[in-house]
Amino acid sequence: MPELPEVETVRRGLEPVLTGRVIARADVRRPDLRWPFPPRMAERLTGVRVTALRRRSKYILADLDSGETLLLHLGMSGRILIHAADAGRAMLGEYVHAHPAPETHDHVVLDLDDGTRIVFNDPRRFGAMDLMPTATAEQHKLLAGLGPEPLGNAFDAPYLAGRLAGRRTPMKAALLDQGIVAGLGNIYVCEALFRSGISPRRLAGNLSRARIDRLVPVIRDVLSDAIAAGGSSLRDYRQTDGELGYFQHSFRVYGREGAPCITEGCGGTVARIVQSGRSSFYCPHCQR
DNA sequence: CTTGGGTCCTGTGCGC
DNA sequence: TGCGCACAGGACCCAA
Repeated sequence: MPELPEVETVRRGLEPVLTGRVIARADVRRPDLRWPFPPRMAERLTGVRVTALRRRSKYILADLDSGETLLLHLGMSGRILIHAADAGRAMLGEYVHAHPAPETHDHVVLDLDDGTRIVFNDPRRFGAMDLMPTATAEQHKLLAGLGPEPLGNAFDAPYLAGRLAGRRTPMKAALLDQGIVAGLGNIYVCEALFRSGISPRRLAGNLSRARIDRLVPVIRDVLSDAIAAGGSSLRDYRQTDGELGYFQHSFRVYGREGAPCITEGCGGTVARIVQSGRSSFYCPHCQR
């Protein structure tokens, strides 16, 4: 799935297109994704103006002038594509926008008042959409238990040390736990642990304070680097404009099983192990 | 409380 | 060419 950097890239792509626009038409083409859509979702989206686009963890939040906020999660395979209005036809004054017909996994299609079309496509349907009052958005069931944003001020070494203390779970699982820190996924946990020389198997409660001090800025750096690169393009993830992100070329361990460790003078080989059902890539020689 | 495992769903790439 | 299996960026829910 898109992890935090990919979701932030999508948010940045949507922001200039959606902010200030009115949703002229909402085509909700199935009753659910991972969960049922909220009642009357199409009606509640129609005729409302988008006032802001925010991100919390891997969720995109679109504030609406109806007093509600649209919550959007891309799951593992969710994509959002933006189709610009057909300029040629608009010039003729017809305001007929020749968008291509929806494809197989186009589940929700939003047509904006300027003719732009926003398409939510998600083959695996692990994604989600919901509507809630803007005033209580943070109390939404999916958001209430989230830990701090890794790029925010609340995520620091004392906080992380407190959350890891006494934990018998491997570091891999601890950093994937959205209640400890929100937004990391399989790729960026692997990359952050490699950059900080920590084994994904290291028990969270056994990590020294000095190493926690080092880990926190490394997490920030990995995510910042990835956002700057427009996220990672794997399989079907693309930016909203169809462009590919290119951070996947900067992976140091993810997907490199059997390849030599890139650490100067290490000489180790990248290994893949399975932890809580997910692949962990790491160098057993320089990650301890 | 924490922790591990199963589950949802479709698509792709590999070995045979 | 076809078939079955492993694997894929997430996260909820439940049992122990």
